[in-house]
Amino acid sequence: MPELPEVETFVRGLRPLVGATIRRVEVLDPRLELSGRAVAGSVIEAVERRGKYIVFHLSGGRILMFHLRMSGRLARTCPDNEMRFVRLIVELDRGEIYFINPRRLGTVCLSSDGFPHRLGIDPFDDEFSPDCLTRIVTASRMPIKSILIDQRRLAGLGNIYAAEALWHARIDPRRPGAGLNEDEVARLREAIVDVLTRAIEHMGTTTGDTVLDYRDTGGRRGGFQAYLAVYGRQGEACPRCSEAVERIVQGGRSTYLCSRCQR
DNA sequence: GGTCCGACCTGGCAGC
DNA sequence: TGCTGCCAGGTCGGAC
Repeated sequence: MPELPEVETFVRGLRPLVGATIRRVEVLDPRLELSGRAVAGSVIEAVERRGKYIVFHLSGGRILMFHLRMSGRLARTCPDNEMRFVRLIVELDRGEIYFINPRRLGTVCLSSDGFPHRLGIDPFDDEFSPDCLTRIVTASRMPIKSILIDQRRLAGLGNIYAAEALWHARIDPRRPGAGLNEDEVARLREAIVDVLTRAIEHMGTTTGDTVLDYRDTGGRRGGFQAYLAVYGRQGEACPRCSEAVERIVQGGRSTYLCSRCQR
């Protein structure tokens, strides 16, 4: 499930392609709203991450944006058993980029008018201070976990890292954001940055071993799953207090927590 | 305006 | 072995 660390890992794997020319784009899924001819001949001038978007800056001032959603990924090579999930191939003057999108939830779009989505602050932005997070979380009575994964408020967090950050900050994901005090918000900010930083260092989280699970642009698994405290560990002992990790459902999504040490 | 919830999508997997 | 139904979750749009 690509969240900020996985998307950042993709971007780092794609940066060597800066300067490459797009020779041809083969759109294999008609549901993707992209004309291959519109980008052929463009030069990749930069690759960056915006929240969970992978953004290619092309010559002519245009940007090509991918959102991987749940199971999408960009790869420099594609194994034979995954070719049936390739929805788009970008042929460059040095190599290819495969858009592997098994559930067809991932999207791609081209813009001539800059980045078109309204995103909240990035946790690695210099302005992401304790005060900044306080303004975000105390403005809503929604459960704090729902606030953290709302991309209009905070860009980049998803189900895995929101659960992990809340565990590290010892905060119950069901509490209303507006009910958090100054110390708790400061702890939460520190936990968010720390969890994301470590996950990037480990090239993201790969929870399973199927075509749906995350791999980087070279097909390698992430390594942060070994450091998850609660996500996907229902029934296992909390690493801090040994209480069994619980799974609850919030907004139709699984949330994992330790009810004893998250208050 | 804020909040909640269903739909989208489809491979994997458990249960029968 | 094959079928059925549930689960996964980021985003969007509609309802309240």
